[in-house]
Amino acid sequence: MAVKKKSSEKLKALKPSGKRDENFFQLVFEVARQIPKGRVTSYGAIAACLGAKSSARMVGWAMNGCHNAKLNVPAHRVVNRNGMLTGKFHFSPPEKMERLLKKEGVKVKNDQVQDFKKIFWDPVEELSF
DNA sequence: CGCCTGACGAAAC
DNA sequence: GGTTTCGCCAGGC
Repeated sequence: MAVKKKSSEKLKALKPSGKRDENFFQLVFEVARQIPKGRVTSYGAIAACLGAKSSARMVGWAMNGCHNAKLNVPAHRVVNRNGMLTGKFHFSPPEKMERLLKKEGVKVKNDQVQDFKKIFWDPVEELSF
């Protein structure tokens, strides 16, 4: 913490607002909110969108604060590269995640998104970052 | 101040 | 092709 990371440069390039750190969480939430209904994306895709593709973990970490976010964050639309609902256990009721996905037209089988590649929503392309 | 953990990903075996 | 390990970066203790 004593020393700022180079990552700040990447984020700064994307969001020259002069802010970072906590803003990283905000960015993740922002992208997550833009996920169309009935579509899903991966942590890595969001990370790549933010310029931290190597740090897909950070995206998941940011989601850790999704409950802390004021606005509703459709974290249920975010799954891992495998299309598996890895974070379903982090929801209030774990079943709520796949339930929401099914409700939106996303087929979920055994904690795994069916036709994941088909309904995959890439923020990098859609948002053209 | 240092070590461990973590909702991932890609490479290695 | 499935399973296991390492790597990334940041936050919590």
